[in-house]
Amino acid sequence: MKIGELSTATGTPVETVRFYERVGLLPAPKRTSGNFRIYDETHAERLAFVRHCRSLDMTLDEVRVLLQFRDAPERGCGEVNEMVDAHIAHVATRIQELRALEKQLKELRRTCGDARAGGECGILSGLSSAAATSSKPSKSHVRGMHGEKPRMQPPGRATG
Amino acid sequence: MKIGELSTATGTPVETVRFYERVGLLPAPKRTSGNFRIYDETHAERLAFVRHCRSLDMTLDEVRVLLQFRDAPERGCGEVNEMVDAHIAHVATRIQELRALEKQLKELRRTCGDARAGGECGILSGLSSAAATSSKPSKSHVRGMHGEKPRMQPPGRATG
DNA sequence: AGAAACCCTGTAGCAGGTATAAAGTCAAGT
DNA sequence: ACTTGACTTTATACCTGCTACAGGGTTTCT
Repeated sequence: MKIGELSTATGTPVETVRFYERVGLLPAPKRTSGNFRIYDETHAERLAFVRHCRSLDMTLDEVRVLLQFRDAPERGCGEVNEMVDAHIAHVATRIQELRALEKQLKELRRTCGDARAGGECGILSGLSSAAATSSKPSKSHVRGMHGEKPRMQPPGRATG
Repeated sequence: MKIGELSTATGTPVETVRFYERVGLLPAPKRTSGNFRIYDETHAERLAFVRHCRSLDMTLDEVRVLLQFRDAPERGCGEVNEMVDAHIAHVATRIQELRALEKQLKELRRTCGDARAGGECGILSGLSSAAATSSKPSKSHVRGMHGEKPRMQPPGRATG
């Protein structure tokens, strides 16, 4: 299949497929005489694996490691377990951080129940004070909320 | 004070201070005859405000809006309230997403209790299967877990 | 044959910094 | 006076994980 078919088959934008090839997550496939990439089922499976890992918020580096284990089945999967455990810990940490954050924000919000003059706004003055119980960012790594811009996809994308 | 002092006073890396100036979060300060930036207390307060907002996972755009209200106290703070509410909703959404993610990861992890041959590893095969109940990324925007690389800070940083 | 839909490479951009190089400034020590 | 070393300056490139576009080539449909 061509890249567009792989794209619709896996729900992955075409540009992303090429990107994964560039960064070594997908092998460079054969080309037609017209220089079009041609994929088969093994590519589709590998891509689905990658996308699944990504949907679980793993980094591309983590995915690379998992792919290595997938490619070398003779190695035990103890390290796979460790990686997944570590990732679970990352996620749990981030949840805790966000919960603390939520609490802080709600407290902040409580300091300004009504719209008064900005000069007396409890929120603005609250944000000016230092300290803030701000635990350092930590080296957690779950994807952000910001930056997921809506993607403009032209209508005639399906190839069938 | 010079930039290094502002840096230690606010716990902000020097490069980040310059970065904030470049993107318009901090005003360009006066310079000494030797072209060094010179800051005063108002700069330090503004920077603390920005850092506080960032520690609450607000985007720079959100911070910019808040700074505008801070700079124009005659405007009511109703819009400030709205922004903070929206941000709280963002955070809550992200927490829900991460909780679902955590659950999925734990289920995945359960499929491989012991280290066996990778070829039979339940995790690897689990990751190969499609579907995955993967809810779309959504346009949430809380900072990621990945990408907080340890910063190599030379020892003699403290100035005062 | 011509138009539409697809594909190619290459490059630039997003957030929010971080890391460097190469140079300039300044205070302290000798 | 001179040197050392810590500090500062600008400019530029890099990071993640894509996304968007320009400017072409190929294939397919009519």
